[in-house]
Amino acid sequence: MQTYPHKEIEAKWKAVWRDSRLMEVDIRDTARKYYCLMMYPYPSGDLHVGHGRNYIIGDALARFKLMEGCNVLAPMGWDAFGLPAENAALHHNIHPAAWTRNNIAKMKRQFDEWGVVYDWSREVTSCDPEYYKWTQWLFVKLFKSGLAYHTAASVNWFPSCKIGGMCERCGKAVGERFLEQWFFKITEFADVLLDDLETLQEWPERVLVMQKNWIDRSEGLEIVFPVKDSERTLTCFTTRPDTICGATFLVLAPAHPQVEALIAGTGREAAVRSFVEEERRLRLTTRELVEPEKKGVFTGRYAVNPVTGEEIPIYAASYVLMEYGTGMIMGVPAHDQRDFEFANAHGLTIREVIRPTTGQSPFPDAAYPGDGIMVNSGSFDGMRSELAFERIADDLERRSAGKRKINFRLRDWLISRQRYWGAPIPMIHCPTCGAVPVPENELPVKLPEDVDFHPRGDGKSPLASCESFCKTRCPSCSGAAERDTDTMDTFVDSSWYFLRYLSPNDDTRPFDPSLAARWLPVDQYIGGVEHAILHLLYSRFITKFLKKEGLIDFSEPFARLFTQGMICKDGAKMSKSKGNVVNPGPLIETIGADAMRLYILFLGPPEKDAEWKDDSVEGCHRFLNRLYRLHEKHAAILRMESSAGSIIPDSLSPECREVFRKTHWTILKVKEDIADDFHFKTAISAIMELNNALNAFSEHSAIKEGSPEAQILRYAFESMVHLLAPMTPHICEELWQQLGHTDSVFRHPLPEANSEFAKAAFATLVVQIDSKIRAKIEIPADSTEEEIRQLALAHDRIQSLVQGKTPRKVIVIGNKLVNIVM
RNA sequence: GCGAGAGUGGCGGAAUUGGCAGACGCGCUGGAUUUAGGAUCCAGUGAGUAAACCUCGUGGGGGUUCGAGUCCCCCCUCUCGCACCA
Repeated sequence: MQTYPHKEIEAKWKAVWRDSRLMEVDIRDTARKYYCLMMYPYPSGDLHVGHGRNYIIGDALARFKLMEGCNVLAPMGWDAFGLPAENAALHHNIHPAAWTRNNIAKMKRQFDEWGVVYDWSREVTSCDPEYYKWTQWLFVKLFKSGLAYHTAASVNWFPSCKIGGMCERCGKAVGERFLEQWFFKITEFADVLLDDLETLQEWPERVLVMQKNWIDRSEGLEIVFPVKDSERTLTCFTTRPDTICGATFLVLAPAHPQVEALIAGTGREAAVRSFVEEERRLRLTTRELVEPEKKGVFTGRYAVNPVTGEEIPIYAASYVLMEYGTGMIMGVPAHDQRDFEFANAHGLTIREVIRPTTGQSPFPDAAYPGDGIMVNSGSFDGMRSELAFERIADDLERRSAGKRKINFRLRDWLISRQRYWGAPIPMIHCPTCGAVPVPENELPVKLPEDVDFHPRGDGKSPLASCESFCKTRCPSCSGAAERDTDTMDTFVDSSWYFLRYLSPNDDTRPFDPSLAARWLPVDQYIGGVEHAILHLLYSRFITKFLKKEGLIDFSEPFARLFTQGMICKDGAKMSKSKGNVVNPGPLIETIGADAMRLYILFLGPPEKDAEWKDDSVEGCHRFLNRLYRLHEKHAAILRMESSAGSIIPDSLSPECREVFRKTHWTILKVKEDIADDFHFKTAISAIMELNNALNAFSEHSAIKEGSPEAQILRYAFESMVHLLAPMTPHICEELWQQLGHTDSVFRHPLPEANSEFAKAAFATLVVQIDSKIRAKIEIPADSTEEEIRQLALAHDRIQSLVQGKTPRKVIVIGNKLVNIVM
């Protein structure tokens, strides 16, 4: 079959773009700046078409913005630290650095094959010491601001793989260890991280919701319960102090440190301990599945309800989490479904204290969690529960038995990893001075190359085996000291990389504040929804921290966020393990990168998941062939005619006029579809329509050199090539050149359209009787409402249907529709 | 369970503020050209009917309206996220 020579064309233009540095930005020039950022990828080495979607959308957008006359910053880099490199080292006996380097080279080649261009002069690689020097600098900054601290924390232990932390392979932990680990105090910013979500108008709603739920603020009270026959007190967090008179028991998390002291001398020790031990084991092996039944055990102790004075039993139960609030709760079975189930399972008192003001309470069949009127609550009876909340809170605070408190679900960010392939935590542990940061001028703390990566068997990082790394001097007292052997979570690397692109080679500071002030926030951030929570939250946190330090002047890093859907095949997410990946290499070989790009953009709305169909790819290839052939057929004429300027619309024949109109309409449509929400599919559809129209036009009209037909054809074809260029850059750049241009199509401002010219001279008027279509009439587009009414009523078929009766109503909608109501 | 999004031909998907449902592409059917076609071009393609200018038709049921894929209420299904957060 005759297909256009995609191989030669694509190779030719890749080279031209490389040599002309198409995407290299003049960073000093911030007039009409557009920072177009793709989430930098983990260099896994091999990208399938599912990954490609992300980069192709970004590339098409960057090229489009370039043609809009923007100064586009489109950089790319590598999230190059992380587990797979280390696993590769273990299994294939290759150094993580070499493995990563190879993969980066492979992926750069793939980007090039796809025609995806970046400003490679700004490439950043997170495993590069020149980069992680500043990740470490960030750590030290946080430490000095009191926002990095270390404490003993539990690490899941995977005996089968002999590692601590996270294990991708076996997935099951069967032990836990306590290690000193570093945390960032992200909770200090919980309020502002939550509140500022409101300012992110251009983020997808679902991402905002996910972040909101993740931070999850709740206002309530910490209430102190004295323990009977003891000096001890227990503190519970509740958002419903108004229900306290219905609090008929307390529950501690099984792992709560106070459990042991409580059970001493009760005779319940053995029973409680075995329950606690059993729960601990379950938690490590089964991944926190919610159990339907509410298991728990009585501790043998009672507490005193500070409002009712009642003695209430204290339990330990698995449905209470150690990690949230104070690790214990007051059980109010009538108004909390979980407490309700627990009380029923253990025969505990259930007392209703709130009744809804309207409707039926589900109580006593289920808990009633809403607001209402207080009952069985002594002096609070008859009060609205919202008011009782305040009264009871005031009362308990006055008696020092309670304190108003705001709790967040968000926890501090544990950044220590007992792994080799990451940025070393730049801290030194000195027996006399404690934890001391590595002085700034000694950064980076380089990752030693010659290390045995095999798990040590004690949960510590392989770096702990490297004596030359561990042994050092204390920067403060010069005594013998040891380096921290853990490395940082890779989310730390990626929490600030968007700043580094501005001055990637600056060895005096992490970023240039004056450039940051001008280029940030990022205008458009594009990436997978899988990073909707952590990466975006951490980046927002670090941005807020840097602002607090006075290093930047904006508080949100990403003004506009776009999360693309994934590509599925055979109904499942494309992945190597499922064996349903489409390899772009052979596809590009047979149909070319442009056809592949076109298809990926033609799949559907980019924010939604899409199904890959091999058959449909061919359709896009066919379209490009038709486009190319149309040019071939009229190459000489297309090249000779000058474009737009001299066309006088009013003098055109109806056929020419229609092509002229359609061209203007297409220009408007494509610009709008891409700019608004990246709806490339509908933009491409419009271009296909124009191409179909041009085929018909050039078929039916004699196109003579110098004729208005030739002029119109040239104008329409050139516009079409121009509009299509961001999607299929190689072929369009080629056709652009063949049209006689000497500059790159991407350096050429998009054609302007006139919305007046885009309007048709005639419109099809739909005439309905009682909302049923009964006729269609061609009318002049500028007919007045009265003219339209008359034309509709005068139509033969309408007249015969109306039969001389007077319509009750005649509704005229522009020049589109008339509805005659009988 | 809670939260978010979606449900339109054989398929992917279009459809401004409520105003011709099915753009564009795939697939399919017929024709042209061809030694041949898995190439190309032309025509057709939601369903019903011999056929139509007829009737029905956007997950189901109600409602508002001259008019509903679109707005309101109820229900069903699917996808995603969170999942004992006190």
